[in-house]
Amino acid sequence: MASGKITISDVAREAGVSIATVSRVIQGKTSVSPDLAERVREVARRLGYRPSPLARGLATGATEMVGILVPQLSNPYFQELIKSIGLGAGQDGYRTLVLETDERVGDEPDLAASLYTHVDGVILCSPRMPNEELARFAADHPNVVCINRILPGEQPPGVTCDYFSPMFDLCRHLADLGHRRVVYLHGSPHSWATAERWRAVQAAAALGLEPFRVAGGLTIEAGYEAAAAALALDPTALIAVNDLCAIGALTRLRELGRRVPDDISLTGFDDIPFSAHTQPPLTTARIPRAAMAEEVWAMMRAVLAGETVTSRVLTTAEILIRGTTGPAPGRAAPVAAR
Amino acid sequence: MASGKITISDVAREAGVSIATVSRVIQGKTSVSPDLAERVREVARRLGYRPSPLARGLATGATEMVGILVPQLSNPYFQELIKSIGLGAGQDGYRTLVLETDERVGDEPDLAASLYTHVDGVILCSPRMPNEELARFAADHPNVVCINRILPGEQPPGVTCDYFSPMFDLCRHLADLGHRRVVYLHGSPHSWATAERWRAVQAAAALGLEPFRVAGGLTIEAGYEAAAAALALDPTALIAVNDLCAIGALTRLRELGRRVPDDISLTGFDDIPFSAHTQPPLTTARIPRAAMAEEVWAMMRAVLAGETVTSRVLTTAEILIRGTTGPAPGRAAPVAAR
DNA sequence: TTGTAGGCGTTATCAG
DNA sequence: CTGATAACGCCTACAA
Repeated sequence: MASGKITISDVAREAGVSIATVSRVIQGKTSVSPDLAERVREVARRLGYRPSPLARGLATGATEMVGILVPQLSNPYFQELIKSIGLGAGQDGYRTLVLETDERVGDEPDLAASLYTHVDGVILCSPRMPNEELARFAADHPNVVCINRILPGEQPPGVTCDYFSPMFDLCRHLADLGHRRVVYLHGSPHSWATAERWRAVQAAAALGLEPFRVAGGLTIEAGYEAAAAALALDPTALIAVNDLCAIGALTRLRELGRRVPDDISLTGFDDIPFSAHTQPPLTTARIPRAAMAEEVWAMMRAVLAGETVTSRVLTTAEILIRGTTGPAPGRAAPVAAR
Repeated sequence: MASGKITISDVAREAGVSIATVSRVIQGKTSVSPDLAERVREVARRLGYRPSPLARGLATGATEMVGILVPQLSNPYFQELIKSIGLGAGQDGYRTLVLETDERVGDEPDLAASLYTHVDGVILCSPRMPNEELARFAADHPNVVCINRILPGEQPPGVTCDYFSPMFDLCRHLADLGHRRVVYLHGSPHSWATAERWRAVQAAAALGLEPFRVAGGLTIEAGYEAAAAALALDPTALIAVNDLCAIGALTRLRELGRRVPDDISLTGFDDIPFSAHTQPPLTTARIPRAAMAEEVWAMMRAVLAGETVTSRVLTTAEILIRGTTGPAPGRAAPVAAR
């Protein structure tokens, strides 16, 4: 209970100056005579003075906290995002308040809004709400930035990643291996990033693929369920919306007696840490999570500073060919790399 | 920008009452005439009034936020803990502020202390600091509760789980399978929960086991590294400190050409979601995370209410025998269950 | 039951 | 460069 209690006036009294002066030296913005400043600093240190963020917030109108809203805390993808954003924010003296919607799309606006009682701005990670709603939210609330979502109007600025290309590359990889009939295990119907991937799979028809789609989800359980449904379509390869989904599918395939990749190939997306440890290791796409986190924080900082920013799309995702993809059954090993 | 800006006085003016009255109906503690209360509520709703937690905090001295400090955000074990605690806290109108030490034991006290500028209390998850330091911290700061750590003095109260029994059970399972020479892949040298597990492994000597120990860690990478070192001891089974470590070890064993469980058995601890999806699925121990989270929150709530609480130890962990454990090489399948 | 007014810890605006 | 002093939004005796 020691610290905490001492206030700016304690320091002022002890140092024999006014609280205004103490405030000035603490903030270091305006100038104070060197000797006085040093004396104040010494006293503050000795007393263990800690400015109250509450009082400061009340006075300045800023809390030095930003909120982060994610769909699923259990997804390693978001965990790393959160961690990296928190790192950047921390260096600027900001704290992050994390909330998850648990994929309850309807609650998203309310949860995000509720954050504003505590924070100066919020980072919406892969928001699921419809475009108009998102735009309206951004119009009604200050300092909104999002990740994995770009709107036509650029209204809430954000950083995202080119998901189309890596997914298309994954498809090309499968096509090269002789696959034709593939089924995509879809993610959330409200996710932009998920839709992008499906768009890429469809476009891969140009590569000779015959893409089908079944309802999936972004979790292990969803992948486990979807795999059986996908098999009914008699594909030679499964393209999962993300690694979690692929992991679930992998287990189901094994249970159903299908050997991966001999009988059927499988791809994931995200490259979460666990993906390198499945058996066989998962072929997937690596998303520049840390870079994206850095970008959003830089963006949020700019927004908080009142600057106008424009969205950014990273293009450094790359595919990782590991063990779950192989020649389509009936095809020999690929004769030559293209 | 709409909401946020309206204050209690806006509501008061609009409703034609004093701010004191508004404050009263908002809090619902003291009595206000029904009709007036209803009118105020209506106006507040219409205006979209949200009390400022900052102002409220300044006035009352409470922030309605609690901090949670964890060693590693990337460990699914802590993620679920955080999620569950947040759920309970949310129901009581509290928000949680999460910080991780990233296993930097030395930073722990400072990070925990820094939380106090924002929160009313702190939940220390598996704190690594020495006993005396922990006790001192609890003495110097209000409302400290911890999880996975019990002190002789019961100073900071906390909830933990009996880790000894399930680990001992795991050892018995191995002994029954004919294993004798086993090596324990150790976790953090500063973790109480980790030490408990090693204590159980040692005690299993009474079962005929010959336990060795190598330095490990609580991550996939650590397990990957430790596996090779453990093999030098020529064991027939590896006992990993947790699932993450086991997963890394499993990969390494495979790379080194050891078949699990035919050539060597392996056990984990925690039962994180991925563990059911390794190949073979991991034999491990299920820890009642959700129950522990509920308990700590109940405890924190009590502490915040000024009540005195006593630590609690849950005993509902149970072992999950899956595919990574089998008869010791050279032994036939177990003749009969004991 | 309701209103008045002082205070919570800081920042920021004005005078000196 | 420094010191009063009014906000900031809300809570809470104390009065009425």
